[in-house]
Amino acid sequence: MTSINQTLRQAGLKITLSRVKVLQTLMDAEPKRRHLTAEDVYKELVANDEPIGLGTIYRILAQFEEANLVVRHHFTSSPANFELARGRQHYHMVCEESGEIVELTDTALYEQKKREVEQLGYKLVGFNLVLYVEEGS
Amino acid sequence: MTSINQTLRQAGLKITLSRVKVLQTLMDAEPKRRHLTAEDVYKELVANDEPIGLGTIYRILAQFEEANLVVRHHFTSSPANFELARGRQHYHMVCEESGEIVELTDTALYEQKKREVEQLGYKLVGFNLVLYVEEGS
DNA sequence: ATGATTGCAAAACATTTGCATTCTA
DNA sequence: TAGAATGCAAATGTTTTGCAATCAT
Repeated sequence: MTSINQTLRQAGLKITLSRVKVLQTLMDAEPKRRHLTAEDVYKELVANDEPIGLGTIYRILAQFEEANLVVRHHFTSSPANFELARGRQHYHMVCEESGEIVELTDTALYEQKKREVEQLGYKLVGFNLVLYVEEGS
Repeated sequence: MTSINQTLRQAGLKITLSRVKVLQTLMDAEPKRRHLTAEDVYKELVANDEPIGLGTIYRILAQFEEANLVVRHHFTSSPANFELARGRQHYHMVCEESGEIVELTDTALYEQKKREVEQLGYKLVGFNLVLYVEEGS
């Protein structure tokens, strides 16, 4: 509870019931389900008798993204998946058959690309690597 | 002309006026504009007095994707960008300010990830790395 | 009290699809 | 000429938005 309020405050967001609910839902889904759609969050809340508007969820997730609380992914065209930003740099392997999403890490890679981009005169603000796979090598 | 027909035939697609037009448009856009949306292709053709249905373009691009003639990207939620598959493995740097898309290569990285994925028992069928940047390091 | 936030429904898009018509081989 | 491909418009699915009502400080 406190942690959630702190997180919101630090993000510069006013503490409202809806924002708490959405953040709570994302946190509760960890660590099993890390990449929820807006609809997932909506269904979860409605199932828990916590009515909320889907539009509100989209607005809140956009604010969370802006505040770097969550990362938005476009693994497929849509819907987008949102995951809590946990600092640790990682990337994803998406199985095109099962839809399974596996997280992998390669910190060296991130640092390397960060440097490369800087040498080109830019600042790296987002790193997105997705390996699309099928079962059976 | 011949090259286009050959390409289509090799892809196992019947040669139709619409498919030729779409492929031609993608080729003509090279090398300056490599990542066209379905709408881009549509506008280009209409501007050239080559009427075509937008739905048809979506259908054709999906077929091209299936045949590995083009790659579909989801740099942002939508619309999707399509680029001619030119064999060479590459990835993209997208400037969030200007929208500019720069292509970069790192064959070693691709090969490395391919191996890693195979060690996990999967087959790599798609590789997508996007570095989102801002101007000024 | 005041300005931010929410719910709801409508709008805005991107994309897909059904079906009658038109092409290609 | 048979089966595939197309145009068009309607349907779908996701996300955004306007506005009146509600909430947080």
